[in-house]
Amino acid sequence: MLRRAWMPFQPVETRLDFAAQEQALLDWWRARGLLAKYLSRNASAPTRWSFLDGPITANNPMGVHHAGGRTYKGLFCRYHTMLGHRQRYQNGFDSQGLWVEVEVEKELGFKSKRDIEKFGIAAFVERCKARVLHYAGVQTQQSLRLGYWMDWDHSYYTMSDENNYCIWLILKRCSERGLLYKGHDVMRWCPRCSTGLSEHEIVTEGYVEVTHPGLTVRLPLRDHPGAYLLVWTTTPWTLTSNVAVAVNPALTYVRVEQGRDTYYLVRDRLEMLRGGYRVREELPGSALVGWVYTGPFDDLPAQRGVEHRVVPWRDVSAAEGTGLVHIAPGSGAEDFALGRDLGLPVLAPIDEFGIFAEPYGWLAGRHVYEVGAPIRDDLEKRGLLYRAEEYTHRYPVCWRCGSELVFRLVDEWFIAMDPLRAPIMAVTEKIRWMPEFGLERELDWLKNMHDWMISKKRYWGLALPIWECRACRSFEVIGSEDELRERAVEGWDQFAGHTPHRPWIDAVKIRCPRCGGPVSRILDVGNPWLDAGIVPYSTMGYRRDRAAWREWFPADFITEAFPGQYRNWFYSMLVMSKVLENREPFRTCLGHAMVRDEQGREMHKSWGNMIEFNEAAEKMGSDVLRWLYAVQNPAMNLNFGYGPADDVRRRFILPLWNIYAFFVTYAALDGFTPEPLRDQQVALGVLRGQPSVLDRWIRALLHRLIRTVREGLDRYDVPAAARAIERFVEDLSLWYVRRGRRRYWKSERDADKQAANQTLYEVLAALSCLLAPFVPFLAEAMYQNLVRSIDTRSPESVHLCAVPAADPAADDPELIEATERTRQLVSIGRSARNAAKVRVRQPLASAIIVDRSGVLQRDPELAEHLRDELNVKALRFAESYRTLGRLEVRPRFDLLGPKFGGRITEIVEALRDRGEAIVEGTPEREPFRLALARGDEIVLERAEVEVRVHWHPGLVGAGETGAWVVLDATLTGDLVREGMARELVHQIQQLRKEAGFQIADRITLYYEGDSALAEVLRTHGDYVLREVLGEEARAGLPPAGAPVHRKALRLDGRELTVGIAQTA
RNA sequence: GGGCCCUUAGCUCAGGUGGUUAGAGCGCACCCCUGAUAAGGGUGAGGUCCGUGGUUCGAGUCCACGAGGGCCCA
Repeated sequence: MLRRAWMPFQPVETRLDFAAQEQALLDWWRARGLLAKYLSRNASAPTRWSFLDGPITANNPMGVHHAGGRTYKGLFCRYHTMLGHRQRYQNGFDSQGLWVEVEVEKELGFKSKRDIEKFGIAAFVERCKARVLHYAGVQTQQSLRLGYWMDWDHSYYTMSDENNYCIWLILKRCSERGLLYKGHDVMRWCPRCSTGLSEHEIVTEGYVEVTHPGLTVRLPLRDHPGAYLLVWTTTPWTLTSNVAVAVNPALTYVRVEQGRDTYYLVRDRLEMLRGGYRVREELPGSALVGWVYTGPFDDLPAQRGVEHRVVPWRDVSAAEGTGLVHIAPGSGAEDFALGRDLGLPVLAPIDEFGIFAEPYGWLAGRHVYEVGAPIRDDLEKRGLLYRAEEYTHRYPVCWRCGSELVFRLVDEWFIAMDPLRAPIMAVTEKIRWMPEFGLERELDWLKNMHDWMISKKRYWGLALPIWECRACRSFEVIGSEDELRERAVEGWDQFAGHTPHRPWIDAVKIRCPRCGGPVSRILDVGNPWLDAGIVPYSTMGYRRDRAAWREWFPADFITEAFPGQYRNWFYSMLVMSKVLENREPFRTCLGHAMVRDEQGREMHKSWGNMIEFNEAAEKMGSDVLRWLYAVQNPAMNLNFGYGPADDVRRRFILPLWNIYAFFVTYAALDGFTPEPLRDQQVALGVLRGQPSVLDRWIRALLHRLIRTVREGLDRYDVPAAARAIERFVEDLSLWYVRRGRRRYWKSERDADKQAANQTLYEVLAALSCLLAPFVPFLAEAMYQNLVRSIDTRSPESVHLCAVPAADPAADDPELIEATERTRQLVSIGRSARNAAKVRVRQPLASAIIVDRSGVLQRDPELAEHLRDELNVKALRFAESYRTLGRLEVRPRFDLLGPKFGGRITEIVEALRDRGEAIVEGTPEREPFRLALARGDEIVLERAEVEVRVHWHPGLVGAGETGAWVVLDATLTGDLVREGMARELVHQIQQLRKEAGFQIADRITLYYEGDSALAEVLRTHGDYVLREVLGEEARAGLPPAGAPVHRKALRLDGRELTVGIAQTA
């Protein structure tokens, strides 16, 4: 066992189950009530930072894509907490709308709206509420598992009374300004959900490849027997409500003959014809306008009295079809607009379920999805079908249930956009959008946005506060619960005590101010983006206390996945904030892209590549998951999976943990007790005594890191901060710890060891604070063991600490550069060893270093690190390049370009020819003259050229930085023996490990081998024993039965056997 | 049809404000190290920076056109 008598730190497991540690920390946080302490930490702070959470749909367990967004949210909240800013910490649940209804319908096995009516709206709505509350609970637990600290007891729900009444308020404002109206329009309709879909909901992901019949139909012209118009359609069912055919007056059409028949179509689409034909005439589209034809379904009662004419329409193109467009104003949006302009009749063939109405004869009672083939057959039977083929195209489907959408004529409620468009755009420009193209996306959406349809003929949602009088057709918007109570003339008692939802609210009637009759609420519910859009008002107390609301509005920051939200949440907040306050609801919007699978494919449950959040958290751990998101450029899709997670663990988490474990192991052996931190601030303190070059270096790097991380997070750039931390950990591992290892395990307890321990201690302590917002579990584990264990006055949790402050005085650019140069020389030297095929464990006599920077001559400590890394007995420094290579002098284009412009090409030539001689003959730092080809002469500063070395063949070096290492690869007997001694040490260490000895255990060494081995032990025995903590070396093997671990080794081709035994 | 974005090594991605020798990780080859190492490290191979023109002394970077992909809108 380790000696633990005066050990302040708990031992650290290097093979740790991180997920299990996270679970333990969750319990520990809960037991100590740390979340509450965190939430109240800055309760009375003067500075506020207002984060506004976009509500998560509480309809299912959260996925790994939610975890990504929540990593960002939690990270910035934690960071601002550590900065001392007062916050609301409010999470939001999106709870109303069709998405919940659809899931509850599935639970109950419902097929259509009729089932809901039968079940009872009240019971159905209660089921919806219950589902939301259930999944809000699930998501809360999952969020905690992620390490997301919010005020979970005070999450907002969009179904709350306050949220709903707040929307009443804004709708009233809209109505007062004449922005709210009832529209009669043709729109996308889902026959299964029996509801229209607003533009927001026709998302691109909602388009799928569908194959439809592509029918070309011939329509007989009344006044030209045997002549037909050719029209093409992929929605045969709409032919039933055809009232016109549109042509582009500006396009050229043709009359063609096929046998005894004559056809008209646009000239550019002759390929639509089947079989041979003759073009008889070309005529402009305008010539066709006004022609009368027989409609495809004139026999249906609905078509009675409709006169079918050719009409002009500029939007007809020759890119597709026949250039003659079938117009059915009741079944298409553009058709409807055209029909309105031209005064065409509107036929509405289907009801809310997609069923054909009575006047459609043999089609009546049939579903729109099922009439394609019958209509085709009917047309064929009647000789109207010209040709038919399969046509595959992207077609919109209902984003909730997947049903194909159709166009349907409906009454819906709208907010007019035209008066708002320009002012909303002005508000949008005041916001800082990240990535920057977000601004353009939002403006583009606003530019193209039609009037916003806010009604839905459904059950679970905002009760639109519109009371419409059937008698006089006027309507009124109620702006609050109080107003409703005052205006109510019946039904208030049935409503009182219920939430403002259907069906209870529907009981309340008011008196019509115009005709005095009783008025009921329209039965529609609201678009769910109204619910989310109002939260900058509803959650900050806009209605109750305007002063308190101003404390938090506008929000400083929001962050959400950007695909979709420009037209959804961001958009709806902009609309509402424009109407209510005419200002921006948030100052900075960080959009992030989507989560894909490891291969970059979309994640789909049905593809089997979906990763559940719970599974990810337990398999990779929340910290790893969070770091995956932290280093990712948010504008790019993240390829998520266990492979990338493993990368993160190996590249970052494990090295960091190993450094931490290393420190604790040796600090424990030494009984090292760090000096307490000053002002309970975790950052690197004053260097004491004679700090080594390593300590000064890592201190400078740490303070640079602190600055980089803070600057990154201040401008909401997470990857900049996270990548800097990764680089720092790499530097810490690969240079500071690697070079400093002996300082920790040497047996002397000198000042250097104290400095090494104290420095590494403070670096790790500071790192734990810096890491806290990113990887809250890892950071806490380190902090508790390193800081809290020895200083009870320090904050109880790393998450209650302050962000470390960078000390500009700690920076040391020269040292950082010198160390960088040294490490380059190490790398060059290794390259040289590689080339010479001599392993690093074999000492060599010397290395020649050429280093123009001279840092190593100035700093013997760094030189010693280099010597040791290269494992040579001595370093020699060469001044001249000449014996080793050839110089090339190149202009610094960045400096000389602006100065000499086009003449720079002459300078390049002159330097190529004479540069080497001139530079060799001119003292460093002095300017020199350069004669150019045309006879004139210029003066160049030494800094204006760059000198590179091209090494003579066979020498190993690198010219890039003017640095070079040449090895003396001659091996003497002494060197070989020393190499063997090192090899022996290495193998004995292996043996110690295999035997399971503790690091501090002392041993007796037995050996048996040839004379060369004996010679090695004679000359280097002390060294070997010292390295392996041996008390003595005994020739010969120990008696049988003794507790000795033994092993046969090969050393430079020689065989030997060694044994080790623990000494008492 | 319009708008925006992207295209850099086999793969995934970095590469303010133009600077002549474009980087990392993974993968690959060779090698090394190892009492922080179920790990890690080094060296190396691998690139017409999507293409074509242009601006410039100089273009991965700026401009135009084109190709391919993505997103948004019609």
